[in-house]
Amino acid sequence: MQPFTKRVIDIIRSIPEGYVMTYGQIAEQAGSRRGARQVVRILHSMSEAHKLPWHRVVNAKGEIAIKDGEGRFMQTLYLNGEGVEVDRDGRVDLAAYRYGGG
DNA sequence: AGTGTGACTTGGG
DNA sequence: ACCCAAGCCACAC
Repeated sequence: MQPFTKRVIDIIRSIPEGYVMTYGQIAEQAGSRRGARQVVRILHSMSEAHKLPWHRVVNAKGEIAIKDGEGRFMQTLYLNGEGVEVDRDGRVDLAAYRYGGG
């Protein structure tokens, strides 16, 4: 496992309940400004194995990145369950729920 | 080795 | 605020 991967995993696991982070934020804190897509890879392939709170990760606009499907539905459900308000279009208020960086 | 793809991001209109 | 185009990086075929 590469250092970057491990850092990404640690960062995602550090997101508190009721908050979200963006792919770019995670990549940047893990040491790769252009690593958002790696974060996607890691999340996509290791979220189950490492018990990551993948539902607390959204894109730069605050939207749920997954297309329509089971995953998208579950992410909305989990976030609502933690007190995060999710728009009908799958958007959250980053100004209110973003963790890290401000 | 070349081409296509994606749970992304940023800059311009 | 919304849509479009370019940039980026690793993986699959």
